[in-house]
Amino acid sequence: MTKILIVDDDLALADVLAFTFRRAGFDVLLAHDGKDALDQYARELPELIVLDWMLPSLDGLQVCKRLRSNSDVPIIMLTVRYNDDDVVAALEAGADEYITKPFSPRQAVARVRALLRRTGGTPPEVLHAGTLSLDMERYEVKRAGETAIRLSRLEARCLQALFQNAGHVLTTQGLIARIWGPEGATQEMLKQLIYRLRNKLDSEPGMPALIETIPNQGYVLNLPPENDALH
Amino acid sequence: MTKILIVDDDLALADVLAFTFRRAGFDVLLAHDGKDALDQYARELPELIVLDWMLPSLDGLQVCKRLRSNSDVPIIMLTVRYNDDDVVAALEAGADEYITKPFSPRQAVARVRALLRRTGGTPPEVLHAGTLSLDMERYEVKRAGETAIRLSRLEARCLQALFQNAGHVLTTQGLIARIWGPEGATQEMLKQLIYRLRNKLDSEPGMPALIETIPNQGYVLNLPPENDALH
DNA sequence: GTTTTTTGTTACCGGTTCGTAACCCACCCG
DNA sequence: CGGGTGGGTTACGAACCGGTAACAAAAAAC
Repeated sequence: MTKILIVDDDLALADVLAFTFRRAGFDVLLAHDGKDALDQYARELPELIVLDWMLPSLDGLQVCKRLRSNSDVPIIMLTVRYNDDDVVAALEAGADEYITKPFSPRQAVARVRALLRRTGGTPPEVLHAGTLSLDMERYEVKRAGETAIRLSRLEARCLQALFQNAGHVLTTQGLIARIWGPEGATQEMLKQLIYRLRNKLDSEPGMPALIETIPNQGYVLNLPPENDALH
Repeated sequence: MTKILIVDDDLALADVLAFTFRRAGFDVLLAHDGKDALDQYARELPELIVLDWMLPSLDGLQVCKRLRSNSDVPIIMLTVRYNDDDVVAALEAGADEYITKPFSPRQAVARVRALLRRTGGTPPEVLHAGTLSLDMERYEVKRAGETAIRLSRLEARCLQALFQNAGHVLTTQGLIARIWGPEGATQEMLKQLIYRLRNKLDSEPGMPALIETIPNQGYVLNLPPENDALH
């Protein structure tokens, strides 16, 4: 089920949108101000965001920029204005679509579907790398044949980032951005997370570490040997 | 049996309609004002609504809009007026049909049948998942061979949502939306509901739990092992 | 009406998550 | 040698989460 985040301080409108989208088969998250929006984005990593322009505390444009600074999640801006400058501003801030109020919820759903189609839709829920598989729906990793290991949300996200770049080095900063989102985090936090992950994934000693450290650079996911005939 | 909701403050007319529709094989609910109508809709989720325009407290048009904000239940508006503006207003509010009084009850039944046919009719009343079957008409679950277990309305709806996504994780938010509808509910309420459901469904210990918790995420209905091929 | 079931509320408890900080060690420079 | 640095390890605690239970309010059944 595709997870989307709706950000609007108009509670009535947010409600209408939420129920329309739920009926259309989406898993809907709601936020009513900019801070909450960034928060929930970092927490839940929705696949698309519907963002009202006018928001208390941090307006839609700011939120959009903040999100764009480290994510390419599709964003649809919502607004009553329709002068060219605003459209330009929204698109420059990184919005992908722009809907002016008033609009029918059905139209909104259609636009969201179109945008999702355009941006390639949902990433697969289960990732594979060598003999490992990572289920992002259940937060579980599994070595072929063995029992699944439960992960916490941050652990799962960290491993997801590593899986998606298996064999390539991810910088500390890059990893942090992908795990913690806009708010960021300290190196210490990442250090801990990696440590905890390694504990859970620990295979027999002697094996080359699954998550390898590249000093002063970052981390790599080493593919477990599959067909290791060479060398 | 198809469940429909008739909303009319004219008690005599409501009675006649109820009688006619019951004789035609429908399961009839009655409401006499707008608030009551929304209430009963949320509680009983009828498959179609016959809605009088003139109502105390909240008129038919308002009710229609409110319903449309989070449901696509077929709606037939009932009214004495027949000027074009009213028809347009009704259809824009989301009504599917429009009957002007006076009309014969037989005609009403015919229109209802036609609308139901057009909108695709009723979802299946009995769901299956593995060796379990869920009867949404009787509010009962049954493990193959064993005796049926009675469920309350909320329990049934919860299990229905899980059945329809068997094997996939449902977010707490998503589940709440599907069980309690527009008004929502607290996490605590869901926690309790799951607890009560599990008590009723408890099989022998040792079995993997039927309703599995994915911490920080939601719940999954685990299919009893049938064909466990992975891919 | 009364009784029973259902549903919402609150509290408690044990476990997990995750941030923080301290400590260790190996390595790199001079 | 000694100090600096990066990264692994250990420990602690606050916040959170989910299961359990008991109770109250509301609804349904009788």
